[in-house]
Amino acid sequence: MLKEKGVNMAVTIYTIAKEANTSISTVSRYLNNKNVRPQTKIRIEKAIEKYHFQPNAIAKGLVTKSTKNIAVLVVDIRLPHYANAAYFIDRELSQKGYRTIICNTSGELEVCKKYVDSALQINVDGIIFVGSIFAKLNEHQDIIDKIDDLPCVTTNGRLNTSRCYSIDVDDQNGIYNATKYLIEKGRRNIKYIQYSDNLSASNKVKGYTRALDEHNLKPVIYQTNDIFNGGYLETLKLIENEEQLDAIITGEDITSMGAIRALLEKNILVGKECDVIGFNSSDYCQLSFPALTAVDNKIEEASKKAAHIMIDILEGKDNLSSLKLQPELKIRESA
Amino acid sequence: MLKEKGVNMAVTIYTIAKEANTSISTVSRYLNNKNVRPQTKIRIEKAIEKYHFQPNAIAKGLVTKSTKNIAVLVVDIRLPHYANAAYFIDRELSQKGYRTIICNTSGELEVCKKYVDSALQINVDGIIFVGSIFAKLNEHQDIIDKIDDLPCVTTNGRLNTSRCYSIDVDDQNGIYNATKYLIEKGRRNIKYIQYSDNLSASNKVKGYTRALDEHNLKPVIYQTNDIFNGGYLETLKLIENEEQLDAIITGEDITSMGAIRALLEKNILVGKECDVIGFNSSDYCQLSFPALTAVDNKIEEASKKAAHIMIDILEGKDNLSSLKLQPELKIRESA
DNA sequence: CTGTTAGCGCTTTCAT
DNA sequence: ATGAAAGCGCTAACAG
Repeated sequence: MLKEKGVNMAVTIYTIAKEANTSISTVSRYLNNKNVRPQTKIRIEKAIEKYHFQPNAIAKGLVTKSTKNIAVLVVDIRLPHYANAAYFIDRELSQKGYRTIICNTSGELEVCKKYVDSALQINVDGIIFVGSIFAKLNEHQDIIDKIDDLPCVTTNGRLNTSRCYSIDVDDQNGIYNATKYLIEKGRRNIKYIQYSDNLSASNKVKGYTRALDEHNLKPVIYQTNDIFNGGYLETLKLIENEEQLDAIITGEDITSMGAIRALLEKNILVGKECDVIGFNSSDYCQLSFPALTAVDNKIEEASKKAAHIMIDILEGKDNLSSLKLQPELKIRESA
Repeated sequence: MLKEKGVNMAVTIYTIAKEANTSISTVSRYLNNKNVRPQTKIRIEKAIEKYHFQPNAIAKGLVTKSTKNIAVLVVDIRLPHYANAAYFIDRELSQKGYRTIICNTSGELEVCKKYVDSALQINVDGIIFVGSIFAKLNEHQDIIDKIDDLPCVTTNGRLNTSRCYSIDVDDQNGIYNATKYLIEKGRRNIKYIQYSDNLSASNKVKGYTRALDEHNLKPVIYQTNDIFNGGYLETLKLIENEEQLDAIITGEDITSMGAIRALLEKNILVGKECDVIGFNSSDYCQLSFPALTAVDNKIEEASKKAAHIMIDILEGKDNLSSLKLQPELKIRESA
């Protein structure tokens, strides 16, 4: 800040132009790596140095219509899945000079609306929606209209807008293969604990029931809406209610960790008397004992791809297309 | 967007003014809740409705110098501590109409610099630094100069700038009390696993050694830089190296979870033969078996307070002051 | 290669 | 209560 007449004066390209004895356009050109004569370049650099000049991205955004800001909508950054997604997306974006604005929506419609409006008001260049829950925005035409011509990328749930691409992970197949693995191992009483009831959650259930159906086994599904305690509590119920139980599959690692805790508490040997398979294959899998076998749904890869597609859209690349990734069962000790 | 001559035309206050048959100043006044005659108010509202008008916050920011954006610098959003902090800060800020821009710095100086510059360029209203690691920015006068007159709030590490406030949690005392608890329980061979080497980490170590010193016990510290596997690996070493071992304290819940895993693997009864105490008291504590006893360092409270102080600074409140919170030992099953 | 000028969409005097 | 006009800091023709 310059002090002039006792007031803080912002350092702008005018300040630099004056000091470097040139015009603001030349300074602007220098800032945007366009051709500037070496001599003037040096003078400009000195001036910038002297005043600690930072170009004002707001003003730039106003004229270029690009703020280099990308909004990332997640349900809850506290959950490892979203935290990881946000991390990898941010890393890719910031490497390419974009900024990430993370929005915690709690999955609630009103909050989503608020953040979409907010994103629009600050002219984000695009929005990345992480999680199948955002597919329900399709039912709200007012929102869809608003973002119709905005570059959007979704993971696990496409939006009906003109410029939306999606990175999908085949959740159903992931759970299907995990279930088949258990069946082939000889398990016959495989129960499922479902958390939440979004698109992704129900796809997982489908994979589970499909595998059981193929072997004429009966699906048993317990539900919870408590991400941290649900696995534990439902497993306790399961142990109490079900006469037969030799495996538990869940839609999240965390739920599985709770399940393991409940089994151990009841002196049931995990991985021997009862198998447990989680979903995500997060870093926490190796912290549980026994280590959690889990479906790896490729969060890192999916998140990076989501970021890359967004960048490609913004850089005007064509030949873009949505993508479907296949999960992979990571076998550890619990199954 | 309006279509005019085949080009997308932005809907601006001009569009609204024309439609409502008034001037842009009046529209602007309406937008900022200033006095407008009821009749014109209605016409403006209809126009806004008709065109789905969203005021451009970028343009507003250019003139008001306030973007309502707050940058939040963390080390790594994937770690529960930072994820929680970011979550609670964001919730408080967004309730008050601010936006949160989360920046993952990996704790590296160059990345910090980059994000600080970026924050300055987009005219954030303030920066919140989460984690003691940012205290090392004090050694870099160029950075301090840049943000000297920008509202800043830090958690666990003050910056030497004119408008910086800090929310500190007494890490040292937290670990001190945990250690004392173990000593009073009769433990005599209490080891410590330290992760990372920032201010906060060394404060914790101080608390540990202080408590042991008071009882003439010998401190034994193992170090790791691997947040997810460190606890496990160092505990294995501990078991191998130390003839005596009846308790382990760590600076993070995650490290403790790894320690528990290692102990169980070696058939050591956790909570009986060997106690374990973690730090954070995160949701994961109740997922481990036995449930992890841990120092609750009040992340939620600290984060909320950090956000509130930031808001208070921005709203021009005075009588602001930094704050020190006391942690609290949450006893569960592992100690 | 460089300077002049006209906006970007908004707020804010200053008149009326 | 309202309108006209200036200006926030920058980019992008345009002319040289």
